[in-house]
Amino acid sequence: MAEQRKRKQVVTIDDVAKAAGVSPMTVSRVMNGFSGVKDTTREAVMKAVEELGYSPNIAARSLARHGSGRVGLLYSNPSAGYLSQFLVGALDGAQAAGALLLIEKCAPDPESEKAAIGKLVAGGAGGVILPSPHAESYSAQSELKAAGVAAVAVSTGRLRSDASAVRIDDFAAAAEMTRHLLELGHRRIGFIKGAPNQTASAERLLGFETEIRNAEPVASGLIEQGDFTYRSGFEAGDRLLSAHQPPTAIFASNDDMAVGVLAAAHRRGLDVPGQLSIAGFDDTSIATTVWPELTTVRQPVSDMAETAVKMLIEEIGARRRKGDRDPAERMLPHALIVRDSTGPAPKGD
Amino acid sequence: MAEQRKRKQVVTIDDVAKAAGVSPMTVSRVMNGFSGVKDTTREAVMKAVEELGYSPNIAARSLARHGSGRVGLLYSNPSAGYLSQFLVGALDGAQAAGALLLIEKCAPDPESEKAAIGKLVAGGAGGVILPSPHAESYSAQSELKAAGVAAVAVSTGRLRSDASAVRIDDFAAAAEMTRHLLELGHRRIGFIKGAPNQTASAERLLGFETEIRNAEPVASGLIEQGDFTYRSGFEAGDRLLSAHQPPTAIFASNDDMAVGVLAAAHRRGLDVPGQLSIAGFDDTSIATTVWPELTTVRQPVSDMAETAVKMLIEEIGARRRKGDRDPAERMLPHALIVRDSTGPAPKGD
DNA sequence: GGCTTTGATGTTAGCGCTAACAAAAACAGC
DNA sequence: GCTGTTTTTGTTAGCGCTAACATCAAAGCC
Repeated sequence: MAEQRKRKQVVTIDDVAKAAGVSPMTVSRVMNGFSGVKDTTREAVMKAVEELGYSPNIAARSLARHGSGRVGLLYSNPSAGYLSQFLVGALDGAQAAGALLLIEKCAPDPESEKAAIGKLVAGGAGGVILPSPHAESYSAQSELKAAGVAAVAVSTGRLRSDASAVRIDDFAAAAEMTRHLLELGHRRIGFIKGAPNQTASAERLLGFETEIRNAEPVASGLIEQGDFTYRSGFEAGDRLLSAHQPPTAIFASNDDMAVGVLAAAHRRGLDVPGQLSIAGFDDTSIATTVWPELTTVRQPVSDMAETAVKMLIEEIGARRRKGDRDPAERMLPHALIVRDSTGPAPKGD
Repeated sequence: MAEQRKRKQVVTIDDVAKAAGVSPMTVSRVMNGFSGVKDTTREAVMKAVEELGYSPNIAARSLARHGSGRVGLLYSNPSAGYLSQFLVGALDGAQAAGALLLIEKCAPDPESEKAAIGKLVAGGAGGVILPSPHAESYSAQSELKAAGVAAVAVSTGRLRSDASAVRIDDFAAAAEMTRHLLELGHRRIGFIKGAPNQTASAERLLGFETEIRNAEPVASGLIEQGDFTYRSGFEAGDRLLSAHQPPTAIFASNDDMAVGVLAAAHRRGLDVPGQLSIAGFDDTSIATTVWPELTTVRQPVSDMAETAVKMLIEEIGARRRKGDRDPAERMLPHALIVRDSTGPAPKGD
């Protein structure tokens, strides 16, 4: 019933300019949130944009900006539950900023990282985003520095003082989860540590220990080493549960290990959460796959990726204007997700 | 020691043209595998490309191609293990074809699909890729047809005769897995069906049944309904295992359900694969997360996505040239991945 | 009032690539 | 040799957008 014909011809900046009675340049300025535009003009442009349903052509923008807004992303494990969320966020951020995302896979060893970074730089990336495992890699960061491109690490403490980072407050999150368990009445709480070489592991442990120490009559010494894998969680859980006085709750440093604990508990015929509460960390897809669904801490993975992209683009811009750079660290809010794997401590315990 | 200075200046098509002593257009033709180029010229260009490390600027290409190569992708669950592989493949395909990928999230209901498709079309997508859940959606396909954009469904049988599809041979894969179990000596094999409204479910069941019927003295009637969730697998597995003569192997239609079966088996204190073999389907990340790792069927998810992008771009091109279109169905090879959850049937059984 | 300073907008040119057409080279037939 | 065809290559123009500069108006100052 309406005008359907001009399907193919997408609205361009010139159409908007004409409709708003200004020059294309002014539209461009409005679209990019540039300051020097009068409010009345800005509104007129906005209105035209709305009416015509204009959205900038990102290819043209990237081209005109002369390769600024080309951001690299290194990833390693394409089947890790969290990569898709990460990619979605990064893509969103890139889209919003009008940048192009170059994506490169690599193994988690220095050689492979080096090669991948080389490709990214050759492809014109002005900066690179390093998600979790690579964020810990000193060699990757050095490599990037040598190539003269910016870097933003995600999900890790700052390794180097000259690189920016986006992360959550692992310490506070672990403390919150511990408090959640304490409030449910648990007094013997087991903890399974993550891989020793990752900063997040240490932070999470610290959060747990601090909270435990603040609580009063609480058993200690219920800490086992894990390495973020299901199997390590299974085994650590088994050790904890075969103690003379087994814990009534176990807090694992990530979801995979928590699911391992769940398996160990089921194997012993324990009811979860009736006899044992289990908590994880990360809220990856496995947390809602298993049954009962896992109480865990959610990282805003998409937001983190989006933020990382934006920071990177800003940094590239800043760097281009003047040799100066000002590494930032941004902390995003996490959330305690209470599902069915935690409940009140068993009676008479 | 070498020339390091011109970091920023990426090699352009003109540099290559100059180096090879031809015009930029010829280089473009070579890069795009165009036919009408003399072999000697092509080689010269190739050599220059190699030496200079040239790679085309995808933004410029997309711009010059006038928005052809703008491909939409609908996704629903960003934490589903397979989305990241899918995205990676799609991104690769888009990159290779010099296309831009527009990505839009939506819920699996018709309303939401409609809105997302609208956005994609408004964004200039000439075609849309429909991964698994949406591929089954008749309404989504109608919507796309109405908007006049091409569509490629992934991981499903062809719903409509006028849409292209990329998939694996679910029937053959299920048959292979069944044969694998039979060869291990199993004679009582349980099967857990997938959600009834998905074509893949039916195909997989058919593959299983066909192979079972071909084998000689084999128990039948060991089929339970599931819906692709962990919990449904857990419950179906429990039902199968509480039979008077429980199966010695269970083949679930996807990995999530297989992991559910694994939990049910562990709860009963059964050793896997000593007393019970378990097989899954899809090879998602959970298959290697659990222990023992799952024997399963791998779908080449990345390749499928990449293929889908390429098919779509071809179809868009074909459509633009002449109103004509020729929906294709491409079948990609799957692979039987034997891990630790399947083993020889228990003795004396 | 004539002057600079500031702010808001318009102009010009070009990012790197590829359609579409134009030209040149290679080949055929007589 | 010359025309008519078929390859192969080059030319022109422009995709949609934005730096960088140019312009014009309003404001501030002596």
